[in-house]
Amino acid sequence: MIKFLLDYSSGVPVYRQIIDQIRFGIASGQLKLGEQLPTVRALAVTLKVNLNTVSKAYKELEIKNILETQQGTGTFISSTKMAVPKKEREDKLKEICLQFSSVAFSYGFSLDEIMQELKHIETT
Amino acid sequence: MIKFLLDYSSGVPVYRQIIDQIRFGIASGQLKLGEQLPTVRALAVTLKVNLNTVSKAYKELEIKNILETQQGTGTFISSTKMAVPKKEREDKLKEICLQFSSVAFSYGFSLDEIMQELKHIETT
DNA sequence: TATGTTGTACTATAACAATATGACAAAGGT
DNA sequence: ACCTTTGTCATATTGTTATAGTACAACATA
Repeated sequence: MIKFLLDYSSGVPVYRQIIDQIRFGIASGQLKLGEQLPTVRALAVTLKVNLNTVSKAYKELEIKNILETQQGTGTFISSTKMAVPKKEREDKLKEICLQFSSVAFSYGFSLDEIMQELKHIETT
Repeated sequence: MIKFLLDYSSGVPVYRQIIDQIRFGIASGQLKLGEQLPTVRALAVTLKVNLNTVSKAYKELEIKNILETQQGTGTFISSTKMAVPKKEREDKLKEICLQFSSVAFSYGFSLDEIMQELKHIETT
């Protein structure tokens, strides 16, 4: 199962963050074909958001045929293709790294300091 | 002068994108102390957004003492550093690295991928 | 069959983002 | 002085995001 995480300081709408994390989770192999996602109610509680917000995210992914829903049963990964084009994944990586380095540099940290610190991060 | 570019598909509010790009411009050295930014009206035309949107971005940066505005003259970079107490420097580094890695992991990127990408960041 | 779980649908409300307009204030140049 | 340029402010309007609450439909299981 994937670990969801919301970044309220990013300005990106919650339902879009959920969508992206599912899509990228599929792209990275953390989410596999047929795997069940948390129920809309469960994820809403976990993320402390409204049920409708999660529902909106799931529904948009269902329209794109990435998820398949069955009332009374749950929501599942129905396709692992086309979730995220290779280029988009690369671009995303660049984007968040650039954004992060921007913040780090503005605080006066060097690339070496950053790398050193990141090495000590536990992957969990 | 910095080159602004909006990404409407990102979900990030326009005024925030402007803020981020100025901050990154400063952090990367593309924007220097005392340099004048485009006027609110000029940038609004360039980006095809409303004047108020640019104004909002500039004003927020002025509140943080990163920009300085003079009516009738323009807006300028007034600071290229973030005031951070030295005591909290290490803590800050850990904090932003942890936050960043969490976000990166939630998108399914590995530590290796992150490190690899960061190596390519240009400090200029 | 009855109950609980799951996704769906709808209304109403609030906050935010962005636009369109218009007017005003401060500084500079002529 | 006058005009232009600059940033600022205020109002109204539109669309999006998110919440709260309620009800309903489909499915699984005891």
